[in-house]
Amino acid sequence: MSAAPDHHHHPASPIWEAHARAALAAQGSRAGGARDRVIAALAEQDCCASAQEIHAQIAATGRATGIASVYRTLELLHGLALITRIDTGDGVARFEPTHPDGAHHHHLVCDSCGSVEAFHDEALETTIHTVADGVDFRVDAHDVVLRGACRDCR
Amino acid sequence: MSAAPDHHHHPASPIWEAHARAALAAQGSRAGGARDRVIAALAEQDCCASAQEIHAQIAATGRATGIASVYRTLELLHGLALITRIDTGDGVARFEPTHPDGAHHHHLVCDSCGSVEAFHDEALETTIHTVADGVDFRVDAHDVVLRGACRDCR
DNA sequence: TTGTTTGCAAACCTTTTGCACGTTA
DNA sequence: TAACGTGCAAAAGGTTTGCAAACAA
Repeated sequence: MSAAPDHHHHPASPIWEAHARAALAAQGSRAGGARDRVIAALAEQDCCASAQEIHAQIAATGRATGIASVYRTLELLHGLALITRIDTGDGVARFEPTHPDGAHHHHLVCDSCGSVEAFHDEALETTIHTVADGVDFRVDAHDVVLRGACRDCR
Repeated sequence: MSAAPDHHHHPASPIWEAHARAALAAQGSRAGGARDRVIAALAEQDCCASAQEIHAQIAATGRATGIASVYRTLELLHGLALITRIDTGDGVARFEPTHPDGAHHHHLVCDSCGSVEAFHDEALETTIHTVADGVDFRVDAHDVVLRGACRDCR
């Protein structure tokens, strides 16, 4: 059993998008244009994206959106656990949709070119849960980042 | 076999300090005051510390040091793999001495109060190495961060 | 109408860089 | 002396916040 590149990762995720909108509505949020666009951009994301990347991605569709609204929406979604925050080590926060079914992956970060790839490994999940149970701490989430050199930079 | 809080973590580390100075000398660096103070501060660290924290720690000893020198020293040490960079998710980089014998630990981060604790688990190390071997990527390092609520905030 | 959302601009913080001065070998 | 190290101040990002205008319910 070995780690596989997560090539069946969440391509576009209409499921998540509907889930996120429902959660926001249930929580009493109003439907605003900027927020909608951020959610749509996140749903299109394969892997993690930074606030600036999401901002640019929205701008590319022609509908200008204030960067502050992007940050505020990310904060809101993160507070509701609808997105997961990833730190790849370059000092910028990245986010990706949190799968409603609990599926998630971890990240390989290339120290040379900065590229980020996803991978998933069941044995790793199992071990982490065992570790989490043995610690005097309530563990809600976990992140694993493997650093090194990618195929191209190696 | 379960994860244990890393209470036999590197208290103060004269071993690392000597190792670091030797590595710098071998590499042709000169002994400057600011650099010395940063190394001494790191050696006193139990767990990870940010550049600002190290700067403050040095300032508390009465010997003022430019923040730029702190950053430059950290960059130098990190480039020589004498310190390890940790991202705990609050957007600031933290560093801790890299143990010459390869021993290392991972981190529990409290989302409420921001406190960071270290833990070590052999099974986790083993699993991560297995994962690293099964991936099309040259893995040089890994980070695991468990998030949740600490004893006090739980 | 009433409270929420948005965009802009300014503020903040961490980190990096240019440059002149001090220091080490 | 020549190369390197240091400190200051300015610059560069990324992220947050204050506020008034726009908007949804």
